[in-house]
Amino acid sequence: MKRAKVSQALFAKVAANKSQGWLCELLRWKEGPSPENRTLWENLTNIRRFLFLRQAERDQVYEEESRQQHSERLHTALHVPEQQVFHRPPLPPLTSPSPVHEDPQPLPLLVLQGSEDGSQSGISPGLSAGAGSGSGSGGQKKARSRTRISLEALGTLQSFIGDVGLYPDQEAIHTLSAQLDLPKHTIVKFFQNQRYNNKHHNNNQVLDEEERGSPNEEGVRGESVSEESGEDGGGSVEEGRTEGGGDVEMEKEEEEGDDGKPSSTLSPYSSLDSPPSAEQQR
DNA sequence: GTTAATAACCCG
DNA sequence: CGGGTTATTAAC
Repeated sequence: MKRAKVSQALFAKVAANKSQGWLCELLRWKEGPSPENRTLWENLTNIRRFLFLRQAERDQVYEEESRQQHSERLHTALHVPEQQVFHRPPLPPLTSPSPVHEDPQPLPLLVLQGSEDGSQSGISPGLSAGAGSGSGSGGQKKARSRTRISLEALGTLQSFIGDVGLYPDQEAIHTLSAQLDLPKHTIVKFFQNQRYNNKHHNNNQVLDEEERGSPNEEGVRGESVSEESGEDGGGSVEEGRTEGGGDVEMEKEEEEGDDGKPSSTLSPYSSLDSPPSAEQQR
C-alpha cells in the first residue's frame, strides 16, 4: 500500500488521523520489539480498516485531504461559515467488515515512494540489495541521526545569512564549520534546508534581517528585536561550551562593511575564484 | 503518547 | 541546487 504515491504524512492523517512522525515510529516499531502492546495496536486496527477500502476510495480520500490542506488559508476572519468539505467517505464498516474483500492486500507495508499501486502481480522486479558487491559496503545499520544544532550556532548561521545571501562558498562553509564545530556536511545541509523553508513555508514570522540601505518601512511598530549574544542577564540556559581546552576560538565574524573587493587579501588558496556569491536573489 | 519542528535523505 | 519526503527528537 505504501506503493501508492501517498506520503506518510497524508496516509497517517487519513488512516489514523495522526501525524507523519507517528507513522514513521510505528513502522520502526515493527522492527524493534517494543514491549508495547496496547494503544499502538489499536491504532493499527484503524489503519487496517482504512486499507480495506478499494483503491479508488482511498484515492478519493487522499485528494480530499490534500485539498483541504493546500487551499484555504487566507480566509482570515469571518468567512466560510459552512464547510461542505466535511463528508467523510463512508466509514460504516466499523464493526464488521464483512462482505467486501475484493482486494485483500497482503499488507506489504513497506517503503513506499514512487510507484502507484497498479501493478499487482508484477511487483517490484528485483530489489536486491547488493550486499557484497561494490565492495565496501559494509553494510551497516544506518541510523540516521539528527544532530542538534546549538542555539549559538544557529544564531551565527542566521546572521551569516543576513549578511551574505543564502548560499556560501566553500570557504565560508569551512569557516563556519570550524567556528561552530559542526561537520561541514551539516552546514551545507543546513543551508539547503533554510533555503527551502524560507521559500515555501515562509509565511508569517520570519524576520529577515537584511535590507540595509533600502528604506524599508513598515507601518508596523513595536518592532524591536534585540540581539542575541549569549545570555543577557537573566539566567538562562546553561550551556556547556566547548571550552575545555582552554582555547576556543570563537571568533566573531568580522563582517565587512563591505567586502567584495578583496584588494589585498587573497585567499590562501591558490586558484581561486570564489565566486563572490553575493547573490541576492529576487 | 502524540504533535510539531527540523536535520538528513532522495529524486529531479 | 531545489523540492519534497522521511526519520529523529524535543516539547506538549
